[in-house]
Amino acid sequence: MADSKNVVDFISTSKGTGTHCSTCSLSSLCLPISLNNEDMDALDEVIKRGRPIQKGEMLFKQGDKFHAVYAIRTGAVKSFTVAPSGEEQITGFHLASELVGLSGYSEDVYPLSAKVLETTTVCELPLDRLDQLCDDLPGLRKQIMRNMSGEIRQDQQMMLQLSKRSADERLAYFLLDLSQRFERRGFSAKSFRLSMSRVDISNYLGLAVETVSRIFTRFQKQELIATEGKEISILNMDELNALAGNPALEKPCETHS
Amino acid sequence: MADSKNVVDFISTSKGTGTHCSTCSLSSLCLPISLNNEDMDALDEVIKRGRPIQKGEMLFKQGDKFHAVYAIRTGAVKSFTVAPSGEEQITGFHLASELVGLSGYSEDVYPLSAKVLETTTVCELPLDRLDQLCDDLPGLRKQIMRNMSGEIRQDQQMMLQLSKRSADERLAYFLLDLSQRFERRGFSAKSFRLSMSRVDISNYLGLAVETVSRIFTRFQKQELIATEGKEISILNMDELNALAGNPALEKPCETHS
DNA sequence: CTTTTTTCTTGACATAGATCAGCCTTTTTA
DNA sequence: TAAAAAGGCTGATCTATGTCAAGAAAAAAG
Repeated sequence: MADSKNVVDFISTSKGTGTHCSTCSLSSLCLPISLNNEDMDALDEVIKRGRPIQKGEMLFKQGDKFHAVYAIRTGAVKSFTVAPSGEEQITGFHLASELVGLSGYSEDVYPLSAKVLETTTVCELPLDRLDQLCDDLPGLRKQIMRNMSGEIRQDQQMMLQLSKRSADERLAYFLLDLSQRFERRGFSAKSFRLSMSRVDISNYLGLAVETVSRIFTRFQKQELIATEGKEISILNMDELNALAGNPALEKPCETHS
Repeated sequence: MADSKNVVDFISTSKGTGTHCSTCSLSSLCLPISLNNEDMDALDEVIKRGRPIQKGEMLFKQGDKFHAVYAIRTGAVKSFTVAPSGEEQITGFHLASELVGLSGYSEDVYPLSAKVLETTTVCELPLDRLDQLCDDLPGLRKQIMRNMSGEIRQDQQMMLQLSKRSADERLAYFLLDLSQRFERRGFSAKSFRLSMSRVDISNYLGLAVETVSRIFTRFQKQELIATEGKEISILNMDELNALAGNPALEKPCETHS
């Protein structure tokens, strides 16, 4: 039964919250993408929606029985693995519309924990029903496979960051990645709030907090970014991109010499 | 059309090689696990088997159209991503019975390249037929999802290695991981051949070649391992495990104090 | 509001591992 | 089977980033 902090406790109403996939503003980013109305309704049937989860609470813990996948409706979540030796490694930060927990599929327990970074609401997709639905709806099955495959790609990208990039490059990459993800969700790409602590950032990027802190300061001196606590503004997107080692997306119209 | 080095060229006979999943010695590790005979035959129908691929040839290249997944029958393969800046990051080494290419699923191109480390034979699973089969055979679908989920778990494990472990720990981990994988395939856990070069190992582990070379030498002085070229023997599995930060799997019978 | 606790920043210093350079050994090629 | 190329090993040195220490700022508690 683990201790009583699991989200299961927060999700009581399996329906009746008045929210549905068909009316959800995230449906174009979340699983329902590319499902027809009928299929979306079937998925909708299966989803449990619950009251908000408070900052610091766990969606699930490493070793818990794998019973559900979570789609984030609002808020942010970090997922992390704990080594036998006790060290933690944050493996990802997840924003609205993203799925958390799919890596539990290969065994019957979650291989990582998921903790909420700010007040968050989620859609819970109970495994057995979801699995059933995968058999019935090819569209959903593909969508979930694409999702898993995308996570593999992302994690491998991160391996490259961790093993080949300097501290500066990693932080630039991190900020730009968040920026793009916010943008796809309709928020500003240039100005957003970092819901995770500097410690979390440094852990994720494989650096010491002090290093991250120093780079934040330096990036400000170089007028690449501006910060005010957890609020951050990107002042020079191009420079930052160059720093992150991204293909200098020079504006094509400016390229004629 | 890319250049003519792709494996497609090597796979002509879609049947008639006399090999089948039902008679394959890997069937208990590979996809057919947990498929009934009928389903296995259906999968068998779809698989293309080809002549051996020589060391150094590519199974597919980053950016190629995603058209198939490969199961390794014999040999070894490395997969790696190339950053825009040209740096390569090896994301995995794959042995017999393992699947390569699943991360292509989320887009329509492979996000990484796969190169053969020694003469290798593979089973090619053309995407369209496999996808079809996933809809028809829930067992196969689950097997593939488990596979993907397992890869996510593995990659996240690697993130921890790359960001939190010392060079010694990483190499110990690497050797033990290979050891276990060979053992599961019925080979010796204590004595095997490293089909990849030191450069590949160092790249994978996020270290300089020189560092890897030095640690190999030191591990030998400490009598943890013995090497002769690419042949390696593990002399002190327990020590090595301790070094890798693995839960000291003390023999339970010895534990009574 | 005030106090306490946590998170963040900055500086001084230490070090694991990178880089550079040279040589040896094995594999490939001719 | 000789020559060339690739892969591997070792030593000397350099450096990016970690560690330690301490204060400032922000958040939480009371």
